[in-house]
Amino acid sequence: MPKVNDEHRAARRQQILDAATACFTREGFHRTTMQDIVGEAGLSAGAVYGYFKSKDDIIEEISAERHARERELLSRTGDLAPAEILRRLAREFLGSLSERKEQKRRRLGVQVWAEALREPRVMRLVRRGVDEPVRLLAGVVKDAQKRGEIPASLEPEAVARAIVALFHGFILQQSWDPRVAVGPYLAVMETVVDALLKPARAERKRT
Amino acid sequence: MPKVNDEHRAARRQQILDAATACFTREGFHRTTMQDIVGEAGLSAGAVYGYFKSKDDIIEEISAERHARERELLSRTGDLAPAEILRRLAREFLGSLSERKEQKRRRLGVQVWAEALREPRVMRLVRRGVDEPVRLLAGVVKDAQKRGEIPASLEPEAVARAIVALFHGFILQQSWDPRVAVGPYLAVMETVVDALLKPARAERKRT
Amino acid sequence: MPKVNDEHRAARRQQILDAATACFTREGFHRTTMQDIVGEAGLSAGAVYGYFKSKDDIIEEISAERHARERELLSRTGDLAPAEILRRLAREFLGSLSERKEQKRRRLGVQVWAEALREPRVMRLVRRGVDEPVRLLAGVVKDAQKRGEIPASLEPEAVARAIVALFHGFILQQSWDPRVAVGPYLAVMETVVDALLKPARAERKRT
Amino acid sequence: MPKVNDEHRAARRQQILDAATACFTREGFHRTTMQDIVGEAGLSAGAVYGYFKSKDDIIEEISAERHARERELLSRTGDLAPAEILRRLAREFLGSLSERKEQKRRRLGVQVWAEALREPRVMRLVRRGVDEPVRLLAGVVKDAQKRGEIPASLEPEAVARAIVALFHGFILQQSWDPRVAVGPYLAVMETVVDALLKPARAERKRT
DNA sequence: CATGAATGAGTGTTCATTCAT
DNA sequence: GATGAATGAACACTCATTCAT
Repeated sequence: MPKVNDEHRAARRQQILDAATACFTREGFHRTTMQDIVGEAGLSAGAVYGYFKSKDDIIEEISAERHARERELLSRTGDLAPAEILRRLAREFLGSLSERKEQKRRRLGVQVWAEALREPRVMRLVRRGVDEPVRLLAGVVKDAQKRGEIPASLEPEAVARAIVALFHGFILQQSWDPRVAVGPYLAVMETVVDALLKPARAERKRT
Repeated sequence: MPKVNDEHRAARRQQILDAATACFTREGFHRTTMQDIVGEAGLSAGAVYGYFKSKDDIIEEISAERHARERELLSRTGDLAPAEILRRLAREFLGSLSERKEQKRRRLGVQVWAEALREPRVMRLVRRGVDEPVRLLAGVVKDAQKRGEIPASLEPEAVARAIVALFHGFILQQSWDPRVAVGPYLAVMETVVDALLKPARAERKRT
Repeated sequence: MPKVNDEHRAARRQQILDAATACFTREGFHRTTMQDIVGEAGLSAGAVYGYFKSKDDIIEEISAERHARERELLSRTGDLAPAEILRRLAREFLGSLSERKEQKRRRLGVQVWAEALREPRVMRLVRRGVDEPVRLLAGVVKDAQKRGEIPASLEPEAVARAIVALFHGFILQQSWDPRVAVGPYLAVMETVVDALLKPARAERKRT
Repeated sequence: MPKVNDEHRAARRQQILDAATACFTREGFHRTTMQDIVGEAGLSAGAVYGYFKSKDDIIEEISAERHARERELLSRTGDLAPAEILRRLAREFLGSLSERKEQKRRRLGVQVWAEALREPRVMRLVRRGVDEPVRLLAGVVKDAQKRGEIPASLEPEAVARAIVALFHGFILQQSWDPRVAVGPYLAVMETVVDALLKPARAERKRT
């Protein structure tokens, strides 16, 4: 069945990626064999290799997929107030975690985090996925410091990393136990953010 | 009446675990072969199998070792003031991260986190390693709430999870880029903890 | 009534054979894939299979091509004097070996020689390519013997085989090291041929 | 069955090489699978890889074995008279060709000749196997020229290559048709060598 | 007729594990 | 107990060939 248009090619690609995602979620990257993916996709081994040149290639692509979505979320923050930005990110990133499907996706994400430690190409993706939010948030913090809303003594980047850590750390805990509730955690995050702002205000008043 | 006493057995066991740790740190669980471990330990394949019945067994044991140390740190918090407990934990857990050797250990820890998702026995260990600190910290938070130092509206467990997330999240970031500085991050953590306490105090004063 | 006439078919066939020759010369029969040939020819896989029913078929055809040219050279020897025939063959067969392109062709020929050992159809071709010259040369030798130019004690076929060996052997050496000079070797061949004749003459004189 | 001495290791190695030789002789290098060799040797796949690190490694080893024997023959020529050296080489190299076993060996040799064109490590072996005899024979020729036994106009190396070609060329023909008789060919070779010497003598006489 | 995506048996190789010595 | 050679089921990947379009 030759002479296939780009649409069809893209659909097949996605079909393979979906199959791989299902397998990887179920068994992990290294316990999943190409035959598993081939079977799950309902294709032949050769067909899969027509679209991806190796298993690592598929892992990389899926890692990239994972991070593409996150970067897209970040780009939508525009120039909102700091507190608003964080609240929004929290809701976007963690809100969906009550859904079963998103939970599975996140478990895959945790595997990507470990995979990064040994596959440089995945590492590059993960770093970009951390560095960009950190830079964005550090900018927000710097602005807030100028306006005296955050203690000037704190390094903006470190604050940004703490916020990212609150996200990643929760995703980890949720991957180990999906029953962990999202709502209360979101409330704590918002309080922390508010708290980070208020002490500065308090200091200002004293001065 | 075994020719080799228990002491000797324990030493051999540790020798194998150390070799495995070195290999896993260098190459990851799945890229490390039993031959690698056997070679690193300077033993024979048969000898290793005399102490561990499978590779997964070694992985499990190493995961357990990782968490044993953390649990031990926790047990030493006694009945210090909440802020003091956190400051202490932060220093213990993150302080050593500036050392190259501990950084390697932590990278191994990240792999354990991913491994937990597919090996139930590892999952059990990781969960215990999270649940115990969470319970401990939730207790601390509850006490602080009674004394009005933390807003009563927050769920103690969620606060505890946020604190644990700050630890885990930083370890992740450090594993992806060892240049990330520990000091400034510690400063932010302390401020966050203080901030979590102060607003409550502020609320109290207003009342 | 085929839309494409025989001329077109023949051209396509040759296009594929040329592409295959290029690939085989570069990579050898077994390292060359059908995709390589398909790509080199600028056609589709299906198209190639419209002209040849298998890869082995192409190999056979190319082997045949190789030998067809040699047989054609032989047929042009007419009824020249023995020494003249050999001088001519030597020049025709070896003269072109100083050209890069012919060197490549010969390397392919060496592969055909090995391929013959396992593919009966190729064997048949190679044998014909040897037997015909041997028969021709043996005839020449027999005539020379009748005229007393070559010792009657030698088997004509064996002499013919020695002459063919001088050709084949040089082609081998040249395929392993293209820097081996053709000129001096040709000189030796002519001397050998003359020498083969002279002793007989000498014997004759003595008689 | 561990703790095996070098003798046993060498025997196993040879067992594998013999099995491989049998397979390669029967089917050629590329049509022979590792499973074929494994089966023929009566071992497991893993065992074979304990002695050779790849199929190419086995091919190389066998090619080396082939040439080791030839070099050994050469080294035994001592300082005999030129004609005697050649007669001896001819008998050693071609004499055994009437035996079925040696014929098989030679067929394998022809495959090595083709393999050299694409495997540089095999090429190196084959070149050494040609260059050494050529150098040896060229020396013999040069000496003969000094004594006026061979025309000084001929390049010694080219004469040497012609003699080697007479060997190789016959081996080729014999590999394609084992019925080709060795005896008559040997007679021709000796005559050629004598003839190469006589004309010089004749020239000398004339002078 | 031509296309080229798809097939799937087969390839060389690895590696956790066993067990005769 | 310790050894390490041997096992053999798996593994990722290839490629000659087919056939729906």
